[in-house]
Amino acid sequence: MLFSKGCTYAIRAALLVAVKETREGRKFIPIRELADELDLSFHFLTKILQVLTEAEIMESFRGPNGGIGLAREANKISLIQIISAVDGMSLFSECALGLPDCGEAKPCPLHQSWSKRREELKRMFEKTTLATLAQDFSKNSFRN
Amino acid sequence: MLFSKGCTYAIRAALLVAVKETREGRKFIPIRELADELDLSFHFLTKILQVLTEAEIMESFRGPNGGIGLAREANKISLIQIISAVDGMSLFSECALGLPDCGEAKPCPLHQSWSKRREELKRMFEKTTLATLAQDFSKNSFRN
DNA sequence: CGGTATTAAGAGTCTCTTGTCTTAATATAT
DNA sequence: ATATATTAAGACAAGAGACTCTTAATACCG
Repeated sequence: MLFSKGCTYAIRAALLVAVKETREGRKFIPIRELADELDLSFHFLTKILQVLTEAEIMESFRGPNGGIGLAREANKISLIQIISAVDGMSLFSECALGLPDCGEAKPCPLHQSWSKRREELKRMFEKTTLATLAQDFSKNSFRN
Repeated sequence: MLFSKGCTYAIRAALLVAVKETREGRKFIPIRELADELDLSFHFLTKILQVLTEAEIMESFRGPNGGIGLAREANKISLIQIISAVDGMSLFSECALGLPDCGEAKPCPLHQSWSKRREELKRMFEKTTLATLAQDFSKNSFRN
């Protein structure tokens, strides 16, 4: 598993919010609605989305007509921001063999090839935004 | 974390065995010796290496002068074989968003970009063998 | 003001990974 | 045979990840 479960839930939920905001013109979507449509545990999703609001990626509002919404435009929220908030950046900085001091100075035997791929992956998640994904979403939803 | 801890230990140990076999001309290396040099728990490493012997990647021998050795030449053992035995191949087949039915037929919004990187990573681990790593090892050990 | 809808916070549970420890099996040497 | 060195196997424990549930805080509406 590349990401934790929580991280995949966060991405799915953020994407669904982005789609709903543009499609239905709503600002705040209740987490219960997201959990139902994504078939996820409401309480668990709530906790994960709290991380995104703390990271100022999303905004939340309590009470009737409350819910959660993007803190800025969908094309200003890249996947790396969500990944970083939920899972941290260790995937993109750590040695594949888990060696603590591996780096350019003291490379492990896998360092060259892995760090190259690692950077490519990172760049990919940096340039992919919720807006990018939302375009694809119109053709293929992820309730597959 | 790309791999489980056990998987990184397995790769480190297998590589050390490869190096020791060629450098010192020994056929079986005691696991205790590997655990000491790699600074890993002996019992845990033993359990992980059992997986590699079951997968016929390594061979073991009990009793005095016993230990563990490669089941074939180092250039015939690719990292993907070790990874597959310990962690399975799910990293190279699963959807980045964890969606069960994601694939060419029903792609999630990340499918195109991730499956491409996934394949590249897989090929990299297929073509990297213990012999490849052992070359690098002569310059930089991994007790860093 | 009181009821209701919603997120926030936090305790508690379940499961899987990681690691420890003990005992059994097996091979060697004397 | 007996002692010793080693892997094999399996029970057990600690920790983290993945949920579950309950209560509190907040906002709206009548």
